[in-house]
Amino acid sequence: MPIKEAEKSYEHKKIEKEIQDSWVKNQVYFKTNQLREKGPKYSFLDGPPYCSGKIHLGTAWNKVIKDTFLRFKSMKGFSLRRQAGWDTHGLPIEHKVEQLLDIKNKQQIEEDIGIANFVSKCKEFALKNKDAMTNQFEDLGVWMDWDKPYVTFDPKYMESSWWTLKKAHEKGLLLKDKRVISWCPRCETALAAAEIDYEDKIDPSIYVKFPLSKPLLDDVDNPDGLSEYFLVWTTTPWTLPANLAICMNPNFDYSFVKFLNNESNEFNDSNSGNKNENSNEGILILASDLVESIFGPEIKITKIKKDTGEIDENGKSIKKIEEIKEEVYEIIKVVKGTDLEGLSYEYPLIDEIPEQKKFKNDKDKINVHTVLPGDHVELGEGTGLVHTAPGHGPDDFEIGKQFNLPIFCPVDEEGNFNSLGGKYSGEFVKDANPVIINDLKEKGFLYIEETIEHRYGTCWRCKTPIIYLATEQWFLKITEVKDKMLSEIKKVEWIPKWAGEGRFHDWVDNAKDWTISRQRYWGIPIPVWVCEDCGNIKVIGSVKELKDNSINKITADDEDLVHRPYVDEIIIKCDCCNESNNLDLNSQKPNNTNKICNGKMKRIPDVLDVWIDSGVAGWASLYYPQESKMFDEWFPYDFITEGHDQTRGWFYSQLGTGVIAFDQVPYKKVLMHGFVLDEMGKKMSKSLGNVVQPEDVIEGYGADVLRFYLLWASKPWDDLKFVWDELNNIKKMFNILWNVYVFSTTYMALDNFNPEICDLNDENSIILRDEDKWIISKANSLVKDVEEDLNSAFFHKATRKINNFILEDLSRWYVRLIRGRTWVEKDDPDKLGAYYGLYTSIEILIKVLAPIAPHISEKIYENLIKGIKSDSKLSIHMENWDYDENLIDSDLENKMDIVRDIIEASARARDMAKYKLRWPVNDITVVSTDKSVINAVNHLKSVIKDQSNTKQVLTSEEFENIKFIAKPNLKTLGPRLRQDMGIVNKFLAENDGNKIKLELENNGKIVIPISDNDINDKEIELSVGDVLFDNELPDDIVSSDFDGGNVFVNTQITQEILSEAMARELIRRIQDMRKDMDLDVEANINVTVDADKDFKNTIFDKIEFISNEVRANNILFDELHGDSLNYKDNKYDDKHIKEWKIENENIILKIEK
RNA sequence: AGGCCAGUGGCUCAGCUUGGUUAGCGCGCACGGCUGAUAACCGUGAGGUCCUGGGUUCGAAUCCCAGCUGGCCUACCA
Repeated sequence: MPIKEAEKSYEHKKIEKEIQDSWVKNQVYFKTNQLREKGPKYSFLDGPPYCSGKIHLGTAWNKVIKDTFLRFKSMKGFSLRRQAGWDTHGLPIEHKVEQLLDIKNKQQIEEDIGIANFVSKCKEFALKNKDAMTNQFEDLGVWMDWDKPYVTFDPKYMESSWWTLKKAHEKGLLLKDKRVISWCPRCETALAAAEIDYEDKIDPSIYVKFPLSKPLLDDVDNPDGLSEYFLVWTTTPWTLPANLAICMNPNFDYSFVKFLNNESNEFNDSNSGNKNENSNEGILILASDLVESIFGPEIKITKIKKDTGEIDENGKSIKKIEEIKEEVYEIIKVVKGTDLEGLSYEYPLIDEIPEQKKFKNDKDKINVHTVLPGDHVELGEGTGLVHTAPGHGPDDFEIGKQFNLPIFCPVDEEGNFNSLGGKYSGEFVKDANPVIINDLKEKGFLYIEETIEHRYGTCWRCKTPIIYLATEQWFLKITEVKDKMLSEIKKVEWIPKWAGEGRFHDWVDNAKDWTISRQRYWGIPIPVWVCEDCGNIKVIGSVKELKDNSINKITADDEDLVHRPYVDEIIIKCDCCNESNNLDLNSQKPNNTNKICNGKMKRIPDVLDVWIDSGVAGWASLYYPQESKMFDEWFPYDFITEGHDQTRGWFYSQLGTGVIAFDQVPYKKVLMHGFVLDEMGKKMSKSLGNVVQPEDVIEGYGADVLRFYLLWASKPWDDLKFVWDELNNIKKMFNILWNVYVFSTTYMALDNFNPEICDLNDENSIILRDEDKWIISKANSLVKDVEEDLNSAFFHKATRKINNFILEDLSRWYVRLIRGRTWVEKDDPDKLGAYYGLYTSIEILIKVLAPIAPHISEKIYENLIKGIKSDSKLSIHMENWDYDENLIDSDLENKMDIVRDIIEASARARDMAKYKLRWPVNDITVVSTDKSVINAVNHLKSVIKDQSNTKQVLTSEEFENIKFIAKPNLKTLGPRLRQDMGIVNKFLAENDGNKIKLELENNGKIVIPISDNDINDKEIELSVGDVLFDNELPDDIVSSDFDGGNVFVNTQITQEILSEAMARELIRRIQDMRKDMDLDVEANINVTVDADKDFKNTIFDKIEFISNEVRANNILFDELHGDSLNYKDNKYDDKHIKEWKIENENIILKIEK
């Protein structure tokens, strides 16, 4: 099939649809993979997007990076694994389904809807979303295994995560423990650190007075016997019912503060709040460094305007300002933190919380209601005395364990006080805040009440503020494998480097044990069965193992069986004593007998944190260990890439589970990419309403433009500001590429061009000019450079280079250089050379572009290459990525750069002289002392001649025709010569500047004799710096400089030049009319010219040239003047006959087909 | 509070790894040109304290330190 003439305009929608359809129809993706099957393996793992239902620009960017990189690797000959993945479990979908079914809490799920029903709805929802998102990714032209992705609810996938947990158990890294964890009271489940979002919230901020049980001050310090209080700050009053201690930092100083004057004792203005009336009675103890920030300066200065009794000239009384200094409070005593250790206090809510009385009287719990040391106490906020409730804070919990405090947590899973909550039983914790505050106030223990705006953790899905609760949860002991994790990070190649060395390292370094249990439904059930009798536990590692161990008859199919509620029903017989490796270190009832207990084992009801789901993707997607062939081939992965939010997410979860399961990190190279922000640099979010949908961009600009833009707009690891306007630039670039393609096919189709009929060794067949060799060299250089960039994931550099090649090298330069050659009719070897250069460079270009813009490159390939070249492939994406080092001629590339500069300089010079480019000039002279410039000019002289429209190109080290005019440098001479300046002025003006310059250059000075009759003869000596030179060119010479020299253009008009100029003026107008008449490029015409005799004579010997250029059969000169109007009215419209003005000449042209 | 990243004409961004031309591209703006790639294209021009302040150096947009602003992440915000 020959090359067809391309459609005139670039219609992205039509093209992309057509190409995507043809990929499907011809199974191009499958065949491309098949083609590379034997190649070296390059393994990639897709970070599974969550099945939220819609992709956003960030997910689009993520997949575009992956797709581009993988298409490139495929063209490089690698055999790839590019399975798509889907994260399907977890709370976000449960929430959506809850909304759909109008469910408010867990009770409704379990009792009204039923777990089975709920779970199946979740699955249905996930599937629906997955399909919708798949379509969106396909619209972007992303090539992945969409028809066989890994899906986290697939039983074969899930059992890999079971196996991983079993592995953790075997290594002693799985444990159940009572700890304080983040809890969402709405979802009624534990949350991992990665599931907490931080938002600004307003909360109460109260200072509470805890009275000392025994006074510390003696009569001297405290003669009035005022009560002493520890001043404690909290923003969570609801945790006060669980208060069991106060923590201080042993390294701090603590002050005893006594207020001197009740009236003036006001809170620091910036902190002013609602002060309790009783608040100042007594002595407050707090960290010394915080006294001033809370109470303000010790001495208060009040300025008062006082009447002096005198009256000023306006009759107004004169006032003066008086300062009243008042001592507000007094620091009676300062002690070390350690001095406070062990002091006991009276718990303020002792009457409200009966349980607290029991703790107080418990002889084993001697530390209850005392001051304890804690390094976590800081001076940033608060009072340096920290309210400690071991049931409600991770730090408090640690202190509680260390000092044997009860882990008291009177709050249930819904966030309500339970029966142990005494007076507050049944109350939701946040609602109890004002009640508790009021109780404190009434009892005189509230010092101050105000509010504070601070960042507070919320549930990542429902945004409910989290609370800390002490609950029994399952953990992976990350703290035990942390060192290994840290050393594994170092083995990974991170792009950028700081992603691994800084950010990720720090996150892992601070990691705590991983809470993996969730009290929910739609997730991977934790495969732990516990014996009801002996407490022994068993971790099931596969479906088969489950079936083998089950004493139930199993009717559910695997998909249902592995999910709740079906798996909950499976009962396993306890065989604790047969398998010693199943001994549970955490078991409440250690099993030390030898008999088999035969008890019933039931599954714990929890499901897994979804981060485990995706964390195990590396082997679960390969169905390891149930299958091992793929695993052996592909694991670990050569490359993954995700956004920087995945530092705490997927990068971490894979590392953790990888180290637990295999003692290694499952990936070798990571590109951490940025986020897509809006035009203002703000994160896109639904609440801000600034979200841009990828489909809208595709609609307006096309997938290729979007892809190119995303890779071009910023460095991959920086955040990307999405600016609509910038898409236009990319669109323009694609348009220009398309125009070049259209231009090429117009002529190639006309001439039935085929590059394979050209014999490059036969000059009768084809002649490659320097510019042809140049563009081919440039194209090969492009491949080489872009390859380097893509290998390093420098997509922004790759796209810039491609952009530059298309616009600068190909469109603005090469096409311009060859344009004249394409207009030749016969089978000219020189024309074929231009075709060849154009064809080859486009062929190379679209291959480079293919991974980034797979549609347009395929479209061009289909017409230009496929079926034309004998070694062409079914698709451009099956082509090999390569370049020919032998065709790269960097010397030629450099020369062309110089020549291009020169041509642009000459165009500039003509422009300044208003001398049209269309008019030829006799000569231009390139002046330079740089040999490489002269070489370049000599080498590419024909290019300059052609583009500068000149008869000759001369070179010189100096321009002979230049006339220099010498001027005095007033700056240096003025002060020196004073009245003698006139003499110098005169001398320089009267003498030949060129001679002066020469003399200065040769001798370094000139001497001006002064003949003065009165005084002795003297001389004035001028050195190089004293004389400045202006250039003066002859009238018809114009010049402009370029990097490396000057260009002088001779604009003298000779008869020959005029003749040619006029011919070209005529040609331009005839062409204009051809176009206006919408004539075919090939159509021949008859031209009649009406002009006066002079004009006719001027162009007479150019008739043949003109005819050639405009495809005229003949050109007649005729008198049309008299009846031109008749022509217009009768036979011809104004397209066929037109009056023109060329210079001062009126000319009428008639064109006939 | 800590960590990381960024700050370059009106706007989006390169350049920084490896210090060395007159700091560059594109958009926009102004002026001009071209007219068989043409709902395009080309040229010229104006426009910059390279966030601020120190330091290293012969020389800093680039390296170091401190600060400011913005973004993200993290935290035991009691």
